[in-house]
Amino acid sequence: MFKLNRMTDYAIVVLGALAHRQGEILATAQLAELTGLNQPTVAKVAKTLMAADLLETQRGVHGGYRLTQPAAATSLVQIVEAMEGPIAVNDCVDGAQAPCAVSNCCFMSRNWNRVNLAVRNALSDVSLEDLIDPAQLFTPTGHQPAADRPASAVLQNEILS
Amino acid sequence: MFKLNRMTDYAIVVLGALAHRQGEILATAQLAELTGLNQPTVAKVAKTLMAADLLETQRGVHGGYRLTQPAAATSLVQIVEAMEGPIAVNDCVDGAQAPCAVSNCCFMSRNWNRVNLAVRNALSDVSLEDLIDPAQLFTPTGHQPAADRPASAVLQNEILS
DNA sequence: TTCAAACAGGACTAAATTGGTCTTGATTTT
DNA sequence: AAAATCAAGACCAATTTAGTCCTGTTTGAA
Repeated sequence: MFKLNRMTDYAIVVLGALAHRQGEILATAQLAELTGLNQPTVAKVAKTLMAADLLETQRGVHGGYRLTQPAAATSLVQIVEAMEGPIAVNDCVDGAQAPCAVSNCCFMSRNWNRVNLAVRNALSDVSLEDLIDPAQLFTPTGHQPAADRPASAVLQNEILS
Repeated sequence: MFKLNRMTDYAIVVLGALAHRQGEILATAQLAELTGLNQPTVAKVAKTLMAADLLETQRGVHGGYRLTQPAAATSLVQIVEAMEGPIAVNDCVDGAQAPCAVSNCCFMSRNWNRVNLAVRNALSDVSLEDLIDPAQLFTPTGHQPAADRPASAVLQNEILS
């Protein structure tokens, strides 16, 4: 439980590839090649990361994406919240729009908020740079993974070979 | 994100009802009445909690369930892990059976484990007793909620009225 | 001894969520 | 003007979750 979903995982891989080429603008096709993801999936992830200001874009020919800040300055909590929304173990925390839809919480939101905060702190202690440390990770592979094959099975292979 | 699922929420309500009648054996029908859940749902939740040794059972006529330990001794992490399995932000942590199914993790499991541990600690700091403090919470209502109506919308109403 | 109340265990269906693809349109460079 | 690229969102498929039901076992009481 408390598992990150695939899109978040993909986001980390994509951000990692961009961090590895710091400052460069990379098109989704290039990112797809570097990460082993399919190009449409990269595009979808990039759009979400754009909305959270983790990426900046250049449109048109030779367009693409670039990190808005250095990898060391991007924390895991930013990535997770960009992809999955605010961290909240239930719907009934400070500032929630749909209170108590599923939860026996309102009379105990103080405790839930305590939990939420602790989780946030844990995630904010890990930076993108921490996550991508092995720098030899992102080398083009030339092959496309099957559509339903997870990104990192591919990355794994690169590391092990 | 990081949201508890409904079954976990129901589990907290059921455990809370049992805590409120500490020591008593309550049948699923009684628990259903107290919590506003449907009886089959209570039964399902109770089965899961049994498997995690949070409840003990007596079968036969006048049978039912009872807490195995006082509410103050039961932590939220026990409840969450009982209902949703081990806390792991991805599949690739210490002791995982299915490593790297979705995740770019193996080369950074130290960081993931750090996150997992922090989450666990946050949850273990909250006890069942903390969660159910308003003692007037569990009073029989006499009415059945609609099948798809969340437990605690009902509880809410009791509190507010 | 028999019956009814209750749990045990698991199968099954429906609903909700997530993952992945595709299409149409806008922007930029050559 | 054309080609490459992102923007935005619709859409379908796959997976997960929620909820129900069925058959069997245990226990207490008539």
